[in-house]
Amino acid sequence: MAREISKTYEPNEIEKRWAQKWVDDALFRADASAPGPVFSIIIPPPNVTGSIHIGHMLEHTQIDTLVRWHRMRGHNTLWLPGMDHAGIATQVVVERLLAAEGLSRKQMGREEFERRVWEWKATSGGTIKKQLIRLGASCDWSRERFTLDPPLYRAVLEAFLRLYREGLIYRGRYMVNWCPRCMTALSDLETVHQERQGHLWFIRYPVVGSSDSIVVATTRPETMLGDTAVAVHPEDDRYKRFIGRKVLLPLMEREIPVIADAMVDREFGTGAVKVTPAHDPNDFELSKRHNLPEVDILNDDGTLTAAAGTYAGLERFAARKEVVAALTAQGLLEKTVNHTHSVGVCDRCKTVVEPRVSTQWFCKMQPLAKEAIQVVREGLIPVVPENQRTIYLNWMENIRDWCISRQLWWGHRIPIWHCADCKGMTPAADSRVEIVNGRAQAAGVPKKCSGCGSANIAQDPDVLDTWFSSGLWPFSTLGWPDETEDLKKFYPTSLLISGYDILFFWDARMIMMALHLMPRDKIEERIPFRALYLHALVRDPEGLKMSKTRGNVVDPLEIIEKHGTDALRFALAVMAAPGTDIALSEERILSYRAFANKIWNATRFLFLSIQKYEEETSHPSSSWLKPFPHVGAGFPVPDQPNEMWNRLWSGVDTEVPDKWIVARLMKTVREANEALAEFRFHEASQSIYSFVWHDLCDWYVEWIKLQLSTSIEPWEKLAFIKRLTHVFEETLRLLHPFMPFISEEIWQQLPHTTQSIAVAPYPEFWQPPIMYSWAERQMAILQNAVLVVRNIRAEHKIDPKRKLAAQFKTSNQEVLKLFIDYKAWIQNLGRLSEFSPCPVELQQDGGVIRHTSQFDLRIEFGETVDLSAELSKLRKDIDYIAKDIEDKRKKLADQTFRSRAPENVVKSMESKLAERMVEHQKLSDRLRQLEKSASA
RNA sequence: GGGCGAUUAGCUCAGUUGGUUAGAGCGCCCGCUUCACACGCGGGAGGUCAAAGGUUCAAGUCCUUUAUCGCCCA
Repeated sequence: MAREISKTYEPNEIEKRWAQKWVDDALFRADASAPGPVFSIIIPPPNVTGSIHIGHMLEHTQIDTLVRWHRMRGHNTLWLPGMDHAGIATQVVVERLLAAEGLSRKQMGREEFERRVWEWKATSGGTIKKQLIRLGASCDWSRERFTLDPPLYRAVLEAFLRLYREGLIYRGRYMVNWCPRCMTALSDLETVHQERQGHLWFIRYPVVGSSDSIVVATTRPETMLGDTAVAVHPEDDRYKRFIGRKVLLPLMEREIPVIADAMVDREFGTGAVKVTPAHDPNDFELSKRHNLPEVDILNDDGTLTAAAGTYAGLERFAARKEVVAALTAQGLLEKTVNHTHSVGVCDRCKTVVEPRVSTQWFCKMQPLAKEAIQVVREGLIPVVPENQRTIYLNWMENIRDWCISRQLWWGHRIPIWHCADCKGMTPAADSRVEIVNGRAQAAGVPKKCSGCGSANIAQDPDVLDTWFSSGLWPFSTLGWPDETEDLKKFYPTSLLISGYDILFFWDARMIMMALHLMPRDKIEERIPFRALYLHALVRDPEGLKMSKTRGNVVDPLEIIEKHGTDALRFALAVMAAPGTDIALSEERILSYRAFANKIWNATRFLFLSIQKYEEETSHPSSSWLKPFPHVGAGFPVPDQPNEMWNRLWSGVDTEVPDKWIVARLMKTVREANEALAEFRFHEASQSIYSFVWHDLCDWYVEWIKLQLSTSIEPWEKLAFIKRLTHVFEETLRLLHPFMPFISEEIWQQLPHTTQSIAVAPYPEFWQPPIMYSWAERQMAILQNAVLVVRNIRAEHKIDPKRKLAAQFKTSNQEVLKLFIDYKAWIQNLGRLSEFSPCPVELQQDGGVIRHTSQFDLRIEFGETVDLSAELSKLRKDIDYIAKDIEDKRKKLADQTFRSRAPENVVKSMESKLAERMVEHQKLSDRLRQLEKSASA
């Protein structure tokens, strides 16, 4: 078997090749008829507005890591991909494109406009799919869905009609947030509040029939044109005498009443407020209580209506200037002060929204919230990290009705027909969908008004909030309202991974919709997902939010081109501690590219060794390098390694480092599996990182190197090569969910049985026999000896090329045996010419001595050492140990500690103290000895 | 105003149920072209865990207060 591996790691070509091959081989297709445990997850559908950003990258990395992990563990795994039509966002993008051509949607008409949006969708949707494939996202592309696909359109109609018939969806004239740029109503969630520096204008309203006046304060002076009252607090002595009288509204010359309402905040401004029922939520409430008229002064586009008198047609902010100027001219502007206040802006385009009374469709939320609270409170849907659970419950308990209609052309059109004669509403007959001009629309079109029978009916022009269809995504994608095989098999989905920023927008609404709409008896079968994991947000290296205006946006595709998907994925995984945002820097990504490079080069060593052996023996590796038994899951009986494993790892020639690496690998396997089960990506990845680099490469490969160079018999070498190959194979499978590409690339060149590493079994923990734990302790002693030698060499700046002799002394028989058995290895790693036991006390002269609790070690210099440096180091160590001994003694002398602390804590402290005292004794003896020779 | 959180090494962050000498990556210092890897090897320095108080035999970890900084909702 020829193994080609280039000298340096170049991820680009490897990754592109495998990404495509995985798709071509349809490796990730789920089978609804397959038996066994199921793991299913839906993608949080990316918007068709653009391309994948770093937030998607994090999300898809985490999903893909879990999906690959479950798939490798033999679960029937489905990751269902798809995209979201993103109503406002997409319409904004396409309108911008049209504007560049000098066109507007109004000019071209609804049908033509929709055609253009579909064109756009085809291009950008294709880009996103390509990018997802490039990321290695192991989705089942045969089940790809789009929110405007006919089956999903039908699900939206079904959901709407059911909620409408149940009275949970209603239409009415209420205060909504209006974006004058997007020219649509928004939900509360789509309106974000920003602190802004503004002004507070104090305006004088003359009291009719007197020389008195009332001064009101406002942040939006132009709204005075729509005032229909002035309100004061009933207990406010400053204004009591005006209640029931009238004031003359300046500029409009309209007489409006002074009313009393306890809602008025006496502390704000002057304590008297203007009342604009059509343009302020509080005033709207007030007007209902006092039967005040509404004067609507705003058009859809933010210009003023005819009701604004001479200001009609002006844009709202221009009108503000004019109004202020006119009031100033008339001497009615009392004063202007700077005022910081919270301004609602459109989440999408950041235009200041206007509160406005408007006829819209709403969804009643409280009845739906009831069970949505229950499933989270009772833990049917565990929320990770847990603090988000509180945030969810807090929001859900204070939920308000949801404005679901949008004055857009891109989306699911509301299936209600309005009668021009009786104003009655007739819903579509049913949720059937027909395809007209390649696009889905309601098929159950009513012929006449259900109220008066008139044929003069027309469909509601509005479309639904995009999140309405997103709320159905976990079941609409699986075929609901039909009881399909997919729905039966894969619903409820196993898990939802989303950003915490869309907890209310999406996650909460899916829970509400699913609980209400899914036709299952048990509540635990109706939930949309069995767990909710909220990932963090990716920020720039300074921890700032990435935004185009700030110019600190990281393009994941650019990083991938430079450093590879694997490096980026690993960086994101390592940094993804639940609940903490990620400050991503290129530096950080580089260090995981270095990790990939390390794996690559360790592999080179393995491949070169195999090749060398083939050349020496003229035996092609295909004849002796066969697939290995899988540790753990692969064993026929869980704790019974099979024959082949026994030959490899339990034979007489199995040495301490061999057993040790198996024990270390198994610990890592356990840590990775346990961490992944609880979404602790950072722990799993760090654990693997540390094993690969600091156990496998730093020590085990070095051990094998020595064995290969000193073994004489080919069969000896063969055993070591096989062992190393086995560890690599197991490690690559362990790594695969985190670094899918490099692991596949290398694994394919090792003996294997499955078509791809992606469908090979994931390593499972298996408790090695007790000798392996002993090997861990023994290895620690050997490593310590090497570390002591290296430390002395470095501290005394000894030329690395220079070989030195060393002696050791120990009273511990196990240590003595180990040092004799592994003499060659310690010499090799410590660059020693000799490492031998010394029967008498180690000689200070001409060398340096170090003490540990298990052995003393001396390195021969043959020349004078820097005594003062040695002395100060010794004193420092002694001080430290003395303090530790004192602490422990005090502790152990404390009777309350002895009686209340668990036995094992007391015991371990006692043995540690004993060890410390030995060390202290040795160091003190040596200090005296050194001081003597220093003064001599 | 209501809610959630953060404060640990120069930087970015880990630290599960309280229990040996609090860890990692990067950065820093010293030495190395050692036959897989300079995207590397070897060694090292660096922390009164924001402050105060409390619970406990024992606190980075639990409780209270304070300070500073975030985020969400209204």
